[in-house]
Amino acid sequence: MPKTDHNPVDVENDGDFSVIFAALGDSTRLAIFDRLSDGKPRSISTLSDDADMTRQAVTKHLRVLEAAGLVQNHRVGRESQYAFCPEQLEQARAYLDQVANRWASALMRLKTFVEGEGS
Amino acid sequence: MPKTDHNPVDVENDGDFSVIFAALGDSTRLAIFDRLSDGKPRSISTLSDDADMTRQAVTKHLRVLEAAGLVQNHRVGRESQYAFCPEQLEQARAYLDQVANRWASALMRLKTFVEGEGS
DNA sequence: ACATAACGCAACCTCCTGGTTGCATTTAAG
DNA sequence: CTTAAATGCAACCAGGAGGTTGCGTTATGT
Repeated sequence: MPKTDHNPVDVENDGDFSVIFAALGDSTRLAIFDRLSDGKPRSISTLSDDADMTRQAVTKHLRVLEAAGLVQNHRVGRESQYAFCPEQLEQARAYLDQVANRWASALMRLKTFVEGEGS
Repeated sequence: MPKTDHNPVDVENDGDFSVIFAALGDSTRLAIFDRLSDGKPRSISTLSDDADMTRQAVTKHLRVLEAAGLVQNHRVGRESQYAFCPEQLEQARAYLDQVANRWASALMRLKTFVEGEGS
């Protein structure tokens, strides 16, 4: 019986950071992700209570977050609990740091160049 | 003039980080942003040369990046130069740091709680 | 002056996304 | 056992995103 679930480990995010950002690039999903960052896993129904949309819509958003590796799901009893997953967040942070550092270095080079010209 | 609707300098991103992430959530746009992080402004045509799409498509992507405040545009002669703009990047980094810190704190609390229970 | 490079605008197209509804299934509760 | 809760699945829909083409306009260069 290979069809238990759709594979939970389909996180093939090798350097494709746009997938992570795209997952966070929706206010509903960002709110969910933000909410889960307190570490407490929550069921779909719980997450749907405050959202002004259908449970199915929330489910779809959770699937997107899960596919991006930002969130983990595990079924307990009749409810499926979604929990914060920090790995991809770290990836995104590291990438943004890298870009910021590249920009800072460029600024430094430009600054020293201008100073050299002005002497 | 209350019409700041699609103003070019529409960086009214007050806490709405999803706009920034959405702008970065496309591989083409992320590539452009990444490329501009070396500080050198580039014209639309220059940016379109390597992209396997039309200049108009690149233009649209640049407008999205500009609307998110990730990039700045200023016309020089007949070409419009797009340049890296670090402010919103810093906002995004700060937000991800905040989420990561919230998660870290939650882990800490959980750890001390479990240790307290185990004694 | 004239050709051309760089760009803007607008119309158009396709496909994916965000969202809904209806119904079936599994699990907990009384 | 029967009922209600929590979820899954599939079909469906409107709108927006990504992309193209055509044409007009403004600078540049020779």
